[in-house]
Amino acid sequence: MFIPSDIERRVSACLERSESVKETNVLEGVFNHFLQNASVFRDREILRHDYVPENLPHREEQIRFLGEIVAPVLKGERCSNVLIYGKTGTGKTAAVKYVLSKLNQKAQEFASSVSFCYINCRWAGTEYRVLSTMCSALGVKVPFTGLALGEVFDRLQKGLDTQNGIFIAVLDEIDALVKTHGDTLLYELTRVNEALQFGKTSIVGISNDLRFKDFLDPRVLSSLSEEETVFKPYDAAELRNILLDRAKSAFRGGMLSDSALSLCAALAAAEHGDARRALDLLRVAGELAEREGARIITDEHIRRAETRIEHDRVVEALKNLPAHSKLVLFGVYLLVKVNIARAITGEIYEIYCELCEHVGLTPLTQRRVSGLINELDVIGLLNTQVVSMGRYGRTKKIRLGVARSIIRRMFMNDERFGRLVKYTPKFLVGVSGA
DNA sequence: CGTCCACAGGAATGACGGGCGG
DNA sequence: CCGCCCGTCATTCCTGTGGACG
Repeated sequence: MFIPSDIERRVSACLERSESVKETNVLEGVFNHFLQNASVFRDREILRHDYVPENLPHREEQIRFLGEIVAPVLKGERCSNVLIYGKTGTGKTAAVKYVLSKLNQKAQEFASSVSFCYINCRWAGTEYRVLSTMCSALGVKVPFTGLALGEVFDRLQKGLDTQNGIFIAVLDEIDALVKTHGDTLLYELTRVNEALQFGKTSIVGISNDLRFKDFLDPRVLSSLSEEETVFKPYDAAELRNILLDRAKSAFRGGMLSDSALSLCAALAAAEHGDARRALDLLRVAGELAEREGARIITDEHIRRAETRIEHDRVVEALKNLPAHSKLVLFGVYLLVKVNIARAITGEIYEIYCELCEHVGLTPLTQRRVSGLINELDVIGLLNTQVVSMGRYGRTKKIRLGVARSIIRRMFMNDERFGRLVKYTPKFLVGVSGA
């Protein structure tokens, strides 16, 4: 049965009505088309990567390990701090969330006092926001900003003592926090138990970077990683199982071709076994198929999903870029367009200054632009590599990290810098090869 | 074999807006 | 309203450096 009968009735009634109105509204057509086509999805949510499934294939061992670590909580004892390593999309977050939700259920049965707090440090961004998130999980009120860090920490401590139970804080992408703000916060957190009379705190750290340890003070490291475990990337076969598992409940029966499933797994396996990416591919492919009313998801849908995801990523990144970063990026685009193999910091800076003048912005210093280039490298819009040209100095070779056509299209649509597409900087006149 | 280019990238510092507590 | 402390962005000054050239 595709659609429950009462919905079916309403759909046909709706269609009849719209025929009589003769499609006065464009959207009417879109919506009707959507309703008429049997949906590809049974439950789209299942393919979102923040969805925690009932069953995590190929992670039984890690789940058991984590379970053993947190079990003491049920008897009111503090559990060891854990450090979890693994690249993106290896199931770290899902496994932790899974284990903690089960623990929570058990704790309710036994009426043990446990509370949890999940924080993604990269989203939080600053030590302050990490602390304030922990506070609000305890029901302690803290303003968005304005307080001294120490004050927030004191409030957290008081909150922990009043709560008088066990508090487990999950710090996801903990490496991002340490890289930008150092390990002082972690140091304080690992020592907070000494200052507490009643409450007890445990920390679960999740890191995407395997070399995370190098950034930590040995004292912090030893107390933070009382236990540790590594999540290995999935291989293609494992990814296939995971996808199959989710696809069964996410799609309607027979919607997914076998080869499309394998292709999806293979593509994600090539990209360091990232399950998150595999799920995205599958979801977007499903959406593409649905939109065109296809009866089955094919290899071609997966391929198109791949380019679609890439495109969206760039568009999203570019949209939120500050003006100066846009100009730097556009400078690189211009250099690459004129087929200059060696896009170098100095050249980019010159073009950038020219572009600034052209649009009436005061240029930033080269030091700052150098920083912007690094930021663009991190987002993946640029690829950079430090090279030495001997007698002619040491610099950075810079290439575009994405297809030129995408950059060009984005800039043409940019209301502020759109006209730059037609502009040729003086710097390039005469230098041009092809 | 030393020099010296053209930067990389760290550290210190400041300007600025937001948001507190008093 | 003030003084204080944040986070963010930017500048200034600085030391470090791989390797072709002389």
